[in-house]
Amino acid sequence: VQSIAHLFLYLIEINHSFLKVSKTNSTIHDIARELKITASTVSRALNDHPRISVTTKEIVRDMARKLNYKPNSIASNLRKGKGNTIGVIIPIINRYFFANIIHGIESVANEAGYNILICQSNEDLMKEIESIKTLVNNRVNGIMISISAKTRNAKHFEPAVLSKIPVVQFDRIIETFDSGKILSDDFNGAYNTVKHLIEQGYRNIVHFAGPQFVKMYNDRLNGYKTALLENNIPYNQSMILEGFLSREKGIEGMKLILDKKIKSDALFAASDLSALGAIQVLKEREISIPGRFGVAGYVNELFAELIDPSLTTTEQFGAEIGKASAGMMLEQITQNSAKTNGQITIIPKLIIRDSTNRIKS
Amino acid sequence: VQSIAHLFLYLIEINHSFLKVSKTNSTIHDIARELKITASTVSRALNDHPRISVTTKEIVRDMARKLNYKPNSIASNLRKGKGNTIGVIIPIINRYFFANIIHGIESVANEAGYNILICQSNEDLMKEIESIKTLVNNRVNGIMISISAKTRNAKHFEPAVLSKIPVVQFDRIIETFDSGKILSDDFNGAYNTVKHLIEQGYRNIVHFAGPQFVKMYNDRLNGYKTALLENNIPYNQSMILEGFLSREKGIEGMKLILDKKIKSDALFAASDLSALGAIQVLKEREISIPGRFGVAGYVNELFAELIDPSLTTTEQFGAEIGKASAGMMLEQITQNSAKTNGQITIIPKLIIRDSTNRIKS
DNA sequence: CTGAAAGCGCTAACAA
DNA sequence: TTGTTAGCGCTTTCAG
Repeated sequence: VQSIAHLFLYLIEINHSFLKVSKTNSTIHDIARELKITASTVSRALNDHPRISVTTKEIVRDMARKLNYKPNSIASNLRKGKGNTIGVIIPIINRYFFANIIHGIESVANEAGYNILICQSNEDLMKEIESIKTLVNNRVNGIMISISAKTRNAKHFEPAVLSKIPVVQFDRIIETFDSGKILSDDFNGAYNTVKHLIEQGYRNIVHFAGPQFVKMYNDRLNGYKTALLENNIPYNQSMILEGFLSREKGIEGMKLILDKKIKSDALFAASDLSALGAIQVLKEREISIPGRFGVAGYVNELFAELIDPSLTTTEQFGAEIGKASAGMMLEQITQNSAKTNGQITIIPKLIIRDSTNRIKS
Repeated sequence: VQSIAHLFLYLIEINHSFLKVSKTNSTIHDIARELKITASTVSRALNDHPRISVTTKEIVRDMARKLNYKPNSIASNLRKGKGNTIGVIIPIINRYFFANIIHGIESVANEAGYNILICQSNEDLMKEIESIKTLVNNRVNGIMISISAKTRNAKHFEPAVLSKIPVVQFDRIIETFDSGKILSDDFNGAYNTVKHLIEQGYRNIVHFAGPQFVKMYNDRLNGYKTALLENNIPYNQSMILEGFLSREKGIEGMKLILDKKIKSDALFAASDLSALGAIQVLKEREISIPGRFGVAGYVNELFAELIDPSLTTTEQFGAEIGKASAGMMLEQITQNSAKTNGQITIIPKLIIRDSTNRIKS
């Protein structure tokens, strides 16, 4: 009888060491078996359930450590029917503005215990559609999205809606789609820029605008117009160059203005890059900035303060946009009702630098 | 009897509409029930299993559409014991270099059907440790990491190792930890920069170095030294300023050099920012660039080509680093053995611009 | 305070 | 070609 008992113990030992070597990840059951208690108790102990004795908790935790137990969030999420992940879809990540937003989102989400799953649409509607599907299939708790340049409607948001996954749109949005919305106040940003130019004594202000079917750029144009009209400066269609956002376009645009001898003494560009292009042309032609010509951009790209002259522009606070978006997302998730579909507008700030500051104040 | 049959049908109908309204996400079982077939068949049909009749596949897919079925990847992953997610840990995302890497990683991973889960360490070791745990708990298929500035060893990688989750380190790595490694060739990048300076006739070359316990910066210093020695230029300790990476430090450093009247005609800065700071000082003091003083940076930040004079610097191809990292990760995942722990070095490229190009070639 | 038992949604042997 | 059955790892009622 004794030898049988020994054999038995021996087998248990084999089993144990086998367990340690072969099992990559031990489970709650492994812990339970070792401790000769049930999985439920282990689960509760690990989750610090109030009605579990302190001693049990301790031995469970010890064994968990010994067996190198790692909770399987996948299984836990499946069982609980909810995950801990927020999906984010952006056009492209390696642009400072978006990177900054992601930065903000990640901070807030992480703080609240959520992971973020990132998808780039690369400005491609098809990839955007796929991304939404993937995120829905992965049962993310929410989807935050800034649409691609080619997206014109929200049809492809449907899977999220049908699955009752809350959506928050930021920066580039589909207005007609009912969701949380985080925007930068482009109208006021533009308005303030132009107002500043006028205060600096500029009167003939050119505007390098973006494509007008994009609300953001349309808002900037409207801010420009309003500032002019409020100051009794006639608005002149020939001062608007639409679709002039790149550096190359900035160079082209400025040359156009100068060569056509369009009466002008300042530029408000809807992008820092085109403002930079314009500055290059002005410097080449030895037109003094800000003396004879003032230049303001938009977005406050990293280079704006580093070029010469440093560029007056508008900071949009990308990280804040990200944080606000994540905040709204969290609300929607926890309140568990899409009824918190608010809209938050982040107020941008005019950063006055050398390129417009001729009346040093 | 008839009325009972009607009642029965009625109940079925209630059940159906109930299903449509209340069930947010229908399951494979719902489809199976409607079609009076089994869940396995549905599963197989949906996964385009070869041994399922075409007609069955069709009716299954139709019903899936009708019921707004969305496959639950969580459940699928749990069952299959593997996921479709790669975790990425970086110090901070809103820096162009890292954003670019993420961009590269996402493209490759997405192409291969993987999602990426992003964590920022914010240069904080504690957060890095937490991130690794989270990723392990979420059973990611792999972890890609660029360590924080405060990380000195790989102890906290252990959870990943124990769980047999492949690790790929990129850019900032722990050398002693056995894993896939993707690096930029800092030695050669620096070497080529200094060689170029020498070819341009500069002889007394200052170096703004980074903290030397970081391999990357040490490599750059060594590249600098080697280039000097190979050209019979004595290496002089007083020409090295360690920890001069920011713009402010660049300004400070350049002033130091000039005020101390240290004989010098060029600068190789380990960062574009400190190079920029130096340029500002030189311009202030009307020391011509590149005539009397050549300046080269490192990293090719966005602003490098935009400042005046445009900055000679080294492009590291962040997106390529990301792609290579993701590629290696995928290999490790699919080969399912950590034996592919190779090391890939991405060769950086010297971008010659105005700040050093005095012998216009 | 702990155990028993059921099931989240899916997949994959093994059968038929 | 399809069905049966079991189970991934965890949580959570319901009992005791």
